[in-house]
Amino acid sequence: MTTRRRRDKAATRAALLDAARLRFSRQGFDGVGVREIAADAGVDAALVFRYFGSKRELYAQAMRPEVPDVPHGGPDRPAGEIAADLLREVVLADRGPAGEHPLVAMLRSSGRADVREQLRVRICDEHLAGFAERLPGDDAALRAEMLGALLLGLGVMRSVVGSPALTGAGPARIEELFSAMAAPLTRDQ
Amino acid sequence: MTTRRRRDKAATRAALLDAARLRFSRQGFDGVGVREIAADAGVDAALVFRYFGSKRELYAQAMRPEVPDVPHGGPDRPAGEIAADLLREVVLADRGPAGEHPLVAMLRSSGRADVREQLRVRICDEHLAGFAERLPGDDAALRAEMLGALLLGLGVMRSVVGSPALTGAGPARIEELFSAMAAPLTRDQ
DNA sequence: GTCTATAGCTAGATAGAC
DNA sequence: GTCTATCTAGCTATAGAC
Repeated sequence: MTTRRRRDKAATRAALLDAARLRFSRQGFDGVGVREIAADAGVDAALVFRYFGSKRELYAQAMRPEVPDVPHGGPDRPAGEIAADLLREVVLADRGPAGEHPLVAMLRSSGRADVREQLRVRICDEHLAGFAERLPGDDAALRAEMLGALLLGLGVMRSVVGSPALTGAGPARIEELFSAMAAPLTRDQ
Repeated sequence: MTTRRRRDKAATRAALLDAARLRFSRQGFDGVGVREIAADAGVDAALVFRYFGSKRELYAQAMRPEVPDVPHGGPDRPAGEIAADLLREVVLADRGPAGEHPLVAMLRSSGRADVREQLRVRICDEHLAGFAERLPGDDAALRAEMLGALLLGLGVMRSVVGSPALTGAGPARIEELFSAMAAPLTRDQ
């Protein structure tokens, strides 16, 4: 009863961001109110506006990864290995209570133009650009985006659609099939 | 000035359904109000509740396809051809003003449990089940769902993310790469 | 640093006039 | 068959007390 834990700006901010990430991921931008998020964080809704200015800005900060998502390793790393890394990160990784990669969750809010823009930048420019550089041939960008489509689709099928076989299958078998599908993309065309 | 076109229950219902399909697809369930939809249809918002009872029911009816989506052809049709048909239907087809397949659009409303359920039924049971029957091997369902993931991902990348290479590429090249990726799924494992 | 109170607006839904 | 008017409840956001 001595340490009140309130009156701590950093902790409150962090609690709001955590609660926002979870709620926004599950229900989409329009599906949640700031009151709900603040209640989850154990504080008042007015603090959302004090710390973030608007619900929109809270969304932006909550869904932005604090650390660059996945490094691609050295310049001579095989494309197939990078693809397998992306699979583990986007699809197979245990995501805690949210249960899905932020990029998959953001699809729920893709009615908003700014969210679509964020999706494009993060998927194409951050995740796939480095991958495309390692691909031979002249339509490397297209093949990189087709790999991105497979990754995104797998994430959606598992955590949004809840498709039974893909949800129940072991990671090893999924990795095996994924590698076979990705192989035609990494060869020179 | 004689045919007033109003006072026509069927036409009003249809106009509401069309407007709803477009708005819900673009903005998601929570991103639109019934007033907007009614205004698009040129009628009053009260008619939404008269004809459909609730916004939720309007969504359900607007996004439900009136005709079964895609037949798979005879029982001896090769799996590869069916896959190519699905690609054309889900990804490459011109969708008019909506611009994307309803199943892709429904991802924007997947914060709602009933929408997720609809997605699972239509993707897994209606689209993929018939495809899985034609695949050899014992994890046919898993491989069918991985094909579904690729299709859904391609639809998302093109019409939600707006990835540049996939959006600009010609259908022929996309079909070619898609077939190569799908091939490992249709062979016996 | 946090909360109460509330402004200002828009939402879904209903009743009843025409 | 359609619209006007309205109810109730929710929303984001702000002002100011503590």
